[in-house]
Amino acid sequence: MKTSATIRDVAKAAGVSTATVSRVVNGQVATRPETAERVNAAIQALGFRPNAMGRSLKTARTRTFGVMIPSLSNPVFADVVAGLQEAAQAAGYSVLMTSNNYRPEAEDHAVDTMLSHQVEGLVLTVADADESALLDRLDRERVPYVLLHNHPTSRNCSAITVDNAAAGQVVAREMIRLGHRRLGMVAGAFSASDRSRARYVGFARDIEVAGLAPPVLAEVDFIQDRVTQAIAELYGASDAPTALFCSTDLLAISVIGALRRLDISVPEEVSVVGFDGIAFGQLTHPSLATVVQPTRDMGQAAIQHLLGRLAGGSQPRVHLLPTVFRSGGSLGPVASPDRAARRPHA
Amino acid sequence: MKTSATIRDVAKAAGVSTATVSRVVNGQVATRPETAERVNAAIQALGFRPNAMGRSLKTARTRTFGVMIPSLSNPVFADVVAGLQEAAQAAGYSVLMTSNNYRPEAEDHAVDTMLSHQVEGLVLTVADADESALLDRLDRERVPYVLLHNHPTSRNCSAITVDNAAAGQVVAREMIRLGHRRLGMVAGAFSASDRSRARYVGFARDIEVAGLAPPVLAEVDFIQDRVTQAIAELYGASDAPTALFCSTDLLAISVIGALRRLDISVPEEVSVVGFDGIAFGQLTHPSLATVVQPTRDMGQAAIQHLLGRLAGGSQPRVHLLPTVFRSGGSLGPVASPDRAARRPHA
DNA sequence: CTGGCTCATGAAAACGTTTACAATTTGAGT
DNA sequence: ACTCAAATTGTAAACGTTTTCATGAGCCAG
Repeated sequence: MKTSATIRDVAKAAGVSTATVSRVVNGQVATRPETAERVNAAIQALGFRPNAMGRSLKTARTRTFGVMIPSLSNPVFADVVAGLQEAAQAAGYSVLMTSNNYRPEAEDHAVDTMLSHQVEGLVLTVADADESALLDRLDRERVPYVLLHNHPTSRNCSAITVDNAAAGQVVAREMIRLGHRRLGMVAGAFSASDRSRARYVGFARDIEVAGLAPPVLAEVDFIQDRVTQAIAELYGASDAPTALFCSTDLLAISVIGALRRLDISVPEEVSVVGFDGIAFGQLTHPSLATVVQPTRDMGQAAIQHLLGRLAGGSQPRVHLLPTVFRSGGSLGPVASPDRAARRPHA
Repeated sequence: MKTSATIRDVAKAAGVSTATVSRVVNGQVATRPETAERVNAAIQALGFRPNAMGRSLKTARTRTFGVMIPSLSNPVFADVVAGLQEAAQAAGYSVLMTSNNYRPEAEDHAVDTMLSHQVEGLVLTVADADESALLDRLDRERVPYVLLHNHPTSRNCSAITVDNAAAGQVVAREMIRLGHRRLGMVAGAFSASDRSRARYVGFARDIEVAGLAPPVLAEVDFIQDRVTQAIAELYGASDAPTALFCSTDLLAISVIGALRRLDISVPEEVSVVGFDGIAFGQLTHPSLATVVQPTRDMGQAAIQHLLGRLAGGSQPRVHLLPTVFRSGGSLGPVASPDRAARRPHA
């Protein structure tokens, strides 16, 4: 990349000072129309494009946000980033992106990199919002950030998320309403997600309220083999659940696959409900019953809130966006009381 | 964000010059262990983090790549970005992300923004690689860039893609092998994608070679209603195709939905084949026959190639990565010769 | 001792902007 | 023509780094 024209080159070409060029470029201070025209001509001729580094150094503004999410391969994050990205762009901001493949230990480095790039704010989805040393540090350094999908309880910070526990309750109620009595939850490693925990808590609460046995909890590594293995174990035992709540849609789809492989039919023998509301859930067969999050809106809301914080107006705040339970073919009425448990070992 | 410690603060605290701090931080030039220790202590104490703006301004290196894709909501792009992102991070680079929702007219602005941020290279998926004034400009300015998913013919630049035309031929052959004689292609607006065109060309070529009637081409706006409408029109006519090649998996899934809505069964009456190999294609019912691209690898390859270019070693080059045809439930043998065309209007 | 090394450090000049301040021009009012 | 304010422009100092060059200290061979 041959070194490009600087403001000085433009100034020389237009026969003015760099200050004047700057004023024309930024259009804040009045310049004589005639001068402006000369300057603009020079800019065109030289293909001048202001160097954001020089500018940022002086103004201490980069018009850049940093975004960190666990993974782009999960549509729920891809969509939220699409929303973020769009809102940021509309506000004249660029987006510096990182994902960490669900490795909490990679969070620090990624954030530090973005901070050294002087992002004006961060949008983060972290493993555990309450226990995060990273967030402690950001609080201490007064870095403006908004959590996305996390729901901090012990920390006074901004977050855009949904009421995971309430949604978990809704799922429990739907299952119970359909006659299920033995419920279970399948979740990715709890250590890697406070969201999963919240969903479990709500789910378990309503099950308890209904006077049923507490839900079986299967914690799985999210790799297809492991999922199949975990499900096989679960359904090797008697009294296996007739309805499974999965902590994400991706996991739910994977669980349905595992059940099919074990020759357990969904929803006749076992019902499955997911969480997220990814578009593909409606395209599978059976279609996936799930809790729909307003994903794209959440991304936009995060940026809006961050902009508000930067402008100095708004205070840290947790925004809970509404979820909708979407029924689907994967959730049906319970069959005979012990149908699913009857199979010896699959 | 309270203004953070600068190299000068560290220098003062450690009782050395800024030059020494810089040397300790960058570790290129030797410093006395004792001094280094003092400096590091000061860095710790002050929480000093080098300002990338200042650094970039001096070194003319930002260790940042710009990435522009049409949309993150399509898993094929989300995955390719995940690959990019990972490779970039591994090489110590950050990623500035933009998507343009398939609006070619937004390409220029997005790229200009990234360039003003002094990205060291670009990874781009553009609407039309051959006719792009944007790319002409980048060539003129000698900006290092790599195209992704595009296959330039008239331009000597780097690209990571697959042989779209060859893959189109394979699809045609598979369909013909299964007895299909009337083939059709459904594509997103050709004007927005040279990839679709290449796929069509290969598809049509092998159909011609086989002595069959050239494929019907349905160009659709990718909105579910429009797709349904287009498919309805197509199958309103007699002699409608018994097999449809869709330019992307997302479109294929949408087409299958439309066919179902029109009460045309897949694959009994009409077969459908997609392109991309997104993971969800295997989870739908019927599963989607498709051409699988090595998406993640393509992202990594793009970064590797860019790094090679920057290091000065490699020349512009088009890398064609291999595709694999994946059969699936959506593609079956043709039924009776005129079964699909028989329906009056659905 | 002296000369000539190497090694560690410091001083200061960049990099490309913006902006406070000063200087100049302009034009209106007398 | 003269004054004065307003409008426009220029000068130069920052912003936080890296890096060239110079300096000085220590060391070894002669």
